[in-house]
Amino acid sequence: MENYTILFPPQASSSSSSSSYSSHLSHLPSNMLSNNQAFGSLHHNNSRGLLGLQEDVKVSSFEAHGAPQMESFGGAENEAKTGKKKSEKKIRRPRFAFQTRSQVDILDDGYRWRKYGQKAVKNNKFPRSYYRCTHQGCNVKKQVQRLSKDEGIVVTTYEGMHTHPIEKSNENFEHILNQMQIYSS
DNA sequence: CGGGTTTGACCAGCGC
DNA sequence: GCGCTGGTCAAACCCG
Repeated sequence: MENYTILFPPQASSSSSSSSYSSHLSHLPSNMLSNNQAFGSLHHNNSRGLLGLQEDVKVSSFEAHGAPQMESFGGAENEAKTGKKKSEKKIRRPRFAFQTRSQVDILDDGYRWRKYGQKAVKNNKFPRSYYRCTHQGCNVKKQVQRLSKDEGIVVTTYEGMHTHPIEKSNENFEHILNQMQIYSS
């Protein structure tokens, strides 16, 4: 089911083609920041670098527009209910997956999340945690999973788009962005 | 007491 | 159809 397209391979810093990635990294997050309600997946204390970004659809929107316009992803979001679909077709919501190198799983992205589930996943000794945004009417979900092959890497998958402003200062976010650029260059 | 977490049960989709 | 797997629910529990 996990059919993400990797935009930023984890080995960007060691890759010979890292410069091509850094250009993406430099424009992508700033747009996310300026949107302010796009989404985030970064935390403040222990992150040492953002390793990758994955997405299962609409990869070209990043490449072509630079600014990830969330509207282009949000079309089907609020219709896919909480998993219980009655007669609806399977509406696959676009999702983004970040890879971050982190000691902790919980990334402080400025939004408030409530954990609603945890599952053991195949081929991974670490469980996957499921979170939902606690803001009323906001249906954004995220999954947090640590890689078993490299337990220093945490994959955070976002699903949906926040319908409200960020609830906390995003200065942490900026910290991470700086780290990202350092990491990628 | 209110809000968040834990955890087993349940359900749906998919491959065989 | 059956079993596996991912995703969600919800009751119990925890904590400030």
